[in-house]
Amino acid sequence: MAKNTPQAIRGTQDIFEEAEAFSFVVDTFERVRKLYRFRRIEMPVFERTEVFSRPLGETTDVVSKEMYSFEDRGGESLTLRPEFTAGIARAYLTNGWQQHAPLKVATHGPLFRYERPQKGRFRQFHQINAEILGAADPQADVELLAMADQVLRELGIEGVTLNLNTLGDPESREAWRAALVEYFEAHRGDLSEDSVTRLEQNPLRILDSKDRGDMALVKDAPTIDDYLTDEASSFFDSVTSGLDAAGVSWRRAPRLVRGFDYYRHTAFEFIPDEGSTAADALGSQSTVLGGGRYDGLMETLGGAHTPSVGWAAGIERLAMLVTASGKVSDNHLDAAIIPMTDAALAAALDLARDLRGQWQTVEIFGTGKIKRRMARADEAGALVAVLIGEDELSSGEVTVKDLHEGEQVRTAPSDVGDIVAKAQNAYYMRSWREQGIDIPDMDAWPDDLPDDFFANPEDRHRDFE
RNA sequence: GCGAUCGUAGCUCAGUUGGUUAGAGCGCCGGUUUGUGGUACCGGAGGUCGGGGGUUCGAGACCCCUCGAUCGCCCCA
Repeated sequence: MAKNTPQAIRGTQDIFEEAEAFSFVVDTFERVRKLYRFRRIEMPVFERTEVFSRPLGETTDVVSKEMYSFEDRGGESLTLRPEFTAGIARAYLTNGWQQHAPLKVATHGPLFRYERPQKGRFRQFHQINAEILGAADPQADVELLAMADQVLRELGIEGVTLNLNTLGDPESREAWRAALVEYFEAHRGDLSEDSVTRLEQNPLRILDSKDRGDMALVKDAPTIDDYLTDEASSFFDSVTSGLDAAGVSWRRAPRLVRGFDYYRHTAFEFIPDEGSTAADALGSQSTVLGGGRYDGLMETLGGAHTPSVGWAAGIERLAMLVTASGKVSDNHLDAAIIPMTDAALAAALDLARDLRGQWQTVEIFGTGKIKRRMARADEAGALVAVLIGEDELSSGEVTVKDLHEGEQVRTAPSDVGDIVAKAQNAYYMRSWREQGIDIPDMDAWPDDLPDDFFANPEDRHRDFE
């Protein structure tokens, strides 16, 4: 470690190797969110502390221990956002977004929690997020979940299923809570020390205790089904039948809960199946994507009753799974341009501009010995190397070498684009073959393509993606 | 906030019961090769051993403090 270099802040991460997977997650989310017409919103990274503290109420730990709060120069307490929902709710109220209700919004970015870093937990982390605001109808839950399901499928993540529960309306929830307290009170002596304090502070949380003894008790604890009102029950039925109709597979998770009072009805988490590759990568307890209905949130911020649902998913965690699935695009290099003398640099820059204009990836290797430049082109996985030296300059040509076949030709710079395109074809054919993908009959292609197919480089790029 | 383990070259690590100028592999730069990818061989650069203090004739190693990392617990919006 350099002695005079400042260190990064604890719990922050500099993402390098994983960044391509990270970007793939965000791009996929953006693409899918448009299919469902969720509107993109951008939110401030910090808010008045009360925006986040008021919805949480009296819970001491989260507010006092887990929030990244500080005073600004005016003495105002500010907090780096620990989640998206509260800030979005504040914006909904302060900007009069009620006029757009029901409003479907999506966003992503960094969040901050003052936590001890450990596996999969950082002080700055990143989430993708989707909300439907001002929608009391169970159809909103279904659409939101269908979108979440599609995001995961488009990411190529397998072995993760939707775990679903309902917390009912306030009446149902309160009755269930009372029954749980009564049940655990009767077994107080068998509860772990932590769960005894949970019994006082947040009894629902006993249901996801990690203590073995607690888990045994939890197995026989009352479930909410016996306490659901007719309204709450039919709401949940609508959600589940809607999911079935939408082709979203799910599993009932009667002990899945949310601790805070503003949650109502639907609560859900996408969790890796036991023994799946996703579970191996993250551990079977790790939630990949979670959310629920928070009908009671807006009131805590001084707004009118505004039923809403939302979910969030950790980008780092998804990126880990995506890396395992091998679906991330490799961003290979099409052409490495190698000017062999300083005089050739201008020609190299000119050709690079031309090729990049045709959506071909290009890098110029113009430093070090020629041998070294070639080696770098090879390491970068370039499909072709384009050599420009004194001979080429005097004849107005360039030398193009296919780095897989080893053959090279002298040609006019204007022909390089087509040569690279052919090399791209060969490249994709090779990679499909390696992946065991059925290769269509290439000979049939040129006749079927419109004459001007290659005239629009954007089309070509899209077709080969 | 509590607990455990760990910090040696850019990276992965070795370094004996405390003992002379702290090593290896990979990577980087150069040479054998004046305009061509690989391999091999040869050479080079690169460390106040996370930081501070202490014990000792002598500390990378032992003790204390501190910073950081990893993994748990609490918490999880």
